[in-house]
Amino acid sequence: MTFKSILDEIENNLNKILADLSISDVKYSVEPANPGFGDVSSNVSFLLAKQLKKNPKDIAVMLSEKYLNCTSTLVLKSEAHPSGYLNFFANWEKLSQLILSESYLETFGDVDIGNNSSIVVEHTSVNPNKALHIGHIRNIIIGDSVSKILKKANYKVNVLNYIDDSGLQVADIIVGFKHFGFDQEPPKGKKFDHYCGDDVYVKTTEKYESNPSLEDIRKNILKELEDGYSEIAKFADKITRRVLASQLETCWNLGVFYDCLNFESQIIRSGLWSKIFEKLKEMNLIEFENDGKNAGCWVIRGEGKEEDKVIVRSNGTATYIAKDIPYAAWKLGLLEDPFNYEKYDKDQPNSQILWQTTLNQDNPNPHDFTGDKVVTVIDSRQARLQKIITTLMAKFKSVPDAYVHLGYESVTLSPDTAKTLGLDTDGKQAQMSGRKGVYVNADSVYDLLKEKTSDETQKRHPEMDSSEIEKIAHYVSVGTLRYEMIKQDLDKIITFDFTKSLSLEGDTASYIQYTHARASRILEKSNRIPSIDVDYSLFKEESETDLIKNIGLFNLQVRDAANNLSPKVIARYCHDLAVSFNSFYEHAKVLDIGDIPLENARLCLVHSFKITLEKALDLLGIKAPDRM
RNA sequence: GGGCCUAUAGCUCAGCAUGGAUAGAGUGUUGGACUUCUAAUCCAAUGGCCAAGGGAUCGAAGCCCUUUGGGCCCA
Repeated sequence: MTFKSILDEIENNLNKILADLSISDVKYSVEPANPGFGDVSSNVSFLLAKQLKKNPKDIAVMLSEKYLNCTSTLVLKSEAHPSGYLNFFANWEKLSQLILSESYLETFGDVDIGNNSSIVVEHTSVNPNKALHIGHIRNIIIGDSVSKILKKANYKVNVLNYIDDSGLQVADIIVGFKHFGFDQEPPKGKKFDHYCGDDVYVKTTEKYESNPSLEDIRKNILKELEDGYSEIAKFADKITRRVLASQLETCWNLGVFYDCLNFESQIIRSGLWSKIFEKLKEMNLIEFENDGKNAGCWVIRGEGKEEDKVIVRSNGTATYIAKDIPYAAWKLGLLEDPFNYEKYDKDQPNSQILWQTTLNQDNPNPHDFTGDKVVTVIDSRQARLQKIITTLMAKFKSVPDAYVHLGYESVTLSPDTAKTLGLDTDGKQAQMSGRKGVYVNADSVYDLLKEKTSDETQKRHPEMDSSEIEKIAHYVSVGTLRYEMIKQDLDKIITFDFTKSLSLEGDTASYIQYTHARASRILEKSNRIPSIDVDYSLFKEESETDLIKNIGLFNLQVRDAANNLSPKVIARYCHDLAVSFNSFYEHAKVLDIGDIPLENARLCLVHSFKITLEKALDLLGIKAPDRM
């Protein structure tokens, strides 16, 4: 039981009071109060004002009087505020006990929204022709955090990474290797994905610009790639898998893991498209155009003023959306699974098994990586295409909102950072471009952060051995990168700036992690394991009850985050929790206060805070060190 | 030309889904707190006609309409 207990108690009582007044169907709120207005507030009087033809204040007074007759275990008193709000004050002795004892459970913060149903979260999905840049990281961290939150909300989550290994971008590096003489081995010390992205891809596309006749080579390569069984396709498979392996190193380093890798080339060869094409025709979701500019094409009719979308060209070839439709349907489990599954060549560092699709049926190894619902994390530039797919899927699957496109705005570069990459933007922010070589590699940001956090840690702990410093610096660097990617809303552009991203003060992961380290040190120095069997009436400081209240809000925040697929909610919660602990830390001493019962009670609170923060941070994939 | 997103403190952002009390953080600037459980911290001051205009409402930063600036997508 958590803070929700008192909300439920109040709501039940108010419902009874309303029932006595023969009022029903009022959707009032019962929420944690703003500071200075007690512990819980309800807007019920505002909503009754019209019906009862009284002003909200009088109604609040009346309700408050009636509330005196209700059975209260967690509410000390109710109070009608002159504004019309009905405020409640908690019995903190009882509520503290409920919250703190619950917080010790492994399941603390769990909510049941998913009812153990399956859900697919697909994220990352970067072309395997380059290294991950800071924009991809936003996608990855959003997807990873959402999948963790959904697990906490009782969904069975399948995390997928779609490998687009047969598009133009892959064709470009193959052209580079096959026609422009790029060595297959990167220069010493350079990761293969960096080499392909920074050198092969950028320089190959430069050549197209200076010599447009090379486009023919590119087209031929692309055709051979899609054919799937050509020598070129086999070569490309070797190259893209090597890039993928390098990319996965970056992901794993950030604590991001997957259940299955799905290869686009196999989806194309699986024959899923022809099945879905027939189904689309049967269900009249696509139409054959007899005249007009799309004569001879199969199209999806645009809604309203939207343009029709061509699915199959008049020459019989499918457009790129034709790869996405069968894949989306597959993810929702709407098609017979054409894939077999095998283990990926390397083990993930967290020892979670990573599977990959294969069309080879020799050793049948069936798995179900589909979901009743699907969340696809793709940046909002693809909103139009995703909307078509969402609409189509809604017609295929009866579950409402079965297919969700979780869009987010892109990451751009600040003018200063763009300048360091040799781009003068005239004071404006710049879009990243893999093609033009204007991007910031994720690995290099991590390295810079690590260098700085190592220095900072060493400064504070000159005696610490280097492996421990390295571990702390890793946690803080990963935490910082992840937190910066998630703390703001999905529809806000992140302007990346090298200097600002290195900040470790204020609303940052290191602030939160530092708070955790402070709590850990108190517990360590106390030399005992805190008991939960303490005197809860000893919490008299405001900073204590504030902290307890925040701890008790954990499950409500998880619910909010899961319902709205909004990891930012958890990021803010972690920050709030840290702020309230720091306030407690300033105002209430724990150790050596010469009052053993109070010391015990506060130790219990510190411990509760520590494990709750750990659980909350875990939803963001952020680890908290015991010292830093 | 059509579509999507966005505008809140000098700067970066919460709050908007579900309208109600005093619009909050961080950062910046200024001042203060380390013989103390770690100052990657805390406290205080400073700073806002919530882009503009209209509408519905007893009540709008939030809802509806229009306009403008910024970003993206499509043609």
